Amino acid sequence: MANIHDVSKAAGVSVSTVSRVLNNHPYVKKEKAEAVKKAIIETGYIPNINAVNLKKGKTHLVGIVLPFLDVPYFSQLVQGISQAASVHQYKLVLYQTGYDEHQEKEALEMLKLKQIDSLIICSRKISLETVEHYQQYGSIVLFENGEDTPLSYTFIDHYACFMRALEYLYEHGHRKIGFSINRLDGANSSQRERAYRDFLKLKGLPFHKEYIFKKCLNIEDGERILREIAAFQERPTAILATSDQVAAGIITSSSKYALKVPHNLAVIGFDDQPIARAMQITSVNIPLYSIGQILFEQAIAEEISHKEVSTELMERSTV
Amino acid sequence: MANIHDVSKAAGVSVSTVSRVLNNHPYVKKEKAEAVKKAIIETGYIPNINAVNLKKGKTHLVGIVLPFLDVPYFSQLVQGISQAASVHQYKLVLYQTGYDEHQEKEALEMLKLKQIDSLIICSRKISLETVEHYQQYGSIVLFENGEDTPLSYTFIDHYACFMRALEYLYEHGHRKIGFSINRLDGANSSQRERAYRDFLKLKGLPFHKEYIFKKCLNIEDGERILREIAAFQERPTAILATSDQVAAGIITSSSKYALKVPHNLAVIGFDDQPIARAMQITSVNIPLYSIGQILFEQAIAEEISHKEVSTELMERSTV
DNA sequence: CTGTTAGCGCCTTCAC
DNA sequence: GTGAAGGCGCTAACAG
Repeated sequence: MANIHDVSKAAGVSVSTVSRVLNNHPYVKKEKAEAVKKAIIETGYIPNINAVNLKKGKTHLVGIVLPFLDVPYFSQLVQGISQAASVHQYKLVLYQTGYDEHQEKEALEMLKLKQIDSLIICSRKISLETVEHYQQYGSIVLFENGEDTPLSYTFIDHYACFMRALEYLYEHGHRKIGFSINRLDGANSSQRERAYRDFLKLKGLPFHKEYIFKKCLNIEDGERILREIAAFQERPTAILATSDQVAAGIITSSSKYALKVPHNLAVIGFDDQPIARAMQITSVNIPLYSIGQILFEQAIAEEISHKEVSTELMERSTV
Repeated sequence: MANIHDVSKAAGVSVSTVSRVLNNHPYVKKEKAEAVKKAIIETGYIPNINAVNLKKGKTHLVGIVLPFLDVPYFSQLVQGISQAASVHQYKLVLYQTGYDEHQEKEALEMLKLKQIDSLIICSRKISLETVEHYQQYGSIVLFENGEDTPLSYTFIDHYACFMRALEYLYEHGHRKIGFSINRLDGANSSQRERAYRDFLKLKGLPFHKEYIFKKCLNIEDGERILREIAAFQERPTAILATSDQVAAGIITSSSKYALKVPHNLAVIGFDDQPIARAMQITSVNIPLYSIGQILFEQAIAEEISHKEVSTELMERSTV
């Protein structure tokens, strides 16, 4: 492996000049800069990241905190993050917490110990105060509406897009609407629930506690929903699902209960995953891949920033 | 951040002694070693990985080559790898190739350029010869039966476990058995196909070309299978699915075609994912999480090794 | 057994 | 504009 010395020799300049062109410093004569660039190519020089990191006191590592990886929602997010990371020559450290606060804290500690430069928290259980405490050690970015937290974050307006979907169902004549969420706590879920209650009040519709289906994440949860519904005296005519997977579970098992989608039961999914397109599920598009990229950019940015990402209702054939 | 000097001062020894106890070298007097350990704790010393890496010429980074991350099969594998990596203080670099040979080659190049220490190839399209060529630059491990390749690999005997599943169906009276695969090429698929043909020959059963369903990976592919089957004059009575997702798709849409599982159609999934347990799908257990851990261990090991991992047929209620 | 010391490859003042 | 030189934190001869 050629090093910066080899390049300087090949270009007939000093190592500092090479270093300058490498780091785009001004004040380098054009000819010399050209010579250096040529020498870099000739020698096949690749900077030794370890040396650069040691010198600069950075690791070029960003941590990702998420509960699990084996659900499309998170793995798509990681795809986006990972793509952006490779562009910027950063590497990733995955922290799969399973929503264990202890494990979440461990990731935060890595920041303190300078094992990673920044941390992207895709979903958390640990308190915001605890997270904020660690900001002094490195940049932390959240995938949620952090409101007035001093951390960087990117978020989608779950309240608004849930409301939008509810309105859409209302326009299509639905008055008995149910919805599913995953975690009972969690910022997103509470926003959805708030939107739901506000919506009912707005339309003067009655509240049915049993129309809220909790702990829904996967296909099988969708089936569970339908099983429960089947036993209801008064069934909802539409369901806003936690994710496209849950929606798919509802739809595929609907025929088992002699329900036709959308005729007897309308379904709206979330995330607009490939499965939604394949199954023609009406879904709220959440650009997770792009969000992942944004989160990464925020993670390595100097300044803190807040970004809202917009969603879109994809009308297909399940409403 | 305290460094090795601070520790040596605090312990009243030289830096090399500190380095020695850090690296578990022999020949350090017990008292001094104790003093060093105490000093390490007192000073809150954490080794600077960049410095260690620079010195040792290693990156402590391992690359992972896989086509996509958003399918449970691969993300579970990554979970295992990631878990083992964190134990050994290694970090990951994800290369999502989408089976693009160019991208696969790029990951290999990273090895050559010393950007990563080792590479784990979970699934590939690029030729084995090309991969082998890069072995000189770092350790490469495969998740497939590499037969007599000089690379390390871990594999499961797809031929045998496919045969086992076919036998199981046969024992349950099935004579018209179909199966699905994902890629047409790919080592695993061809092994499965070979097992299938051998099985038919063994039992003196006729070969139906249309009983092989290709490009199946997800739920929706399972539905597609059933749609196709519905149009057959002579339907298979059992399906060996590519994955539990495909199996789930078959099962959930079966009622649409007035088919009862397992009465009219038996289904066996692969991987034994959570969804298989949830839906009581008979499935071939493949311990992906453990396999991920093994792959990682092989990746950082000095010697090359070959490991076979056994599978298990989980009898549930879809046969 | 233990301390001294020379780099690993790079960046960055500091002089010129 | 440019080069020389010090040092980031650590390891591993080498010399005792």
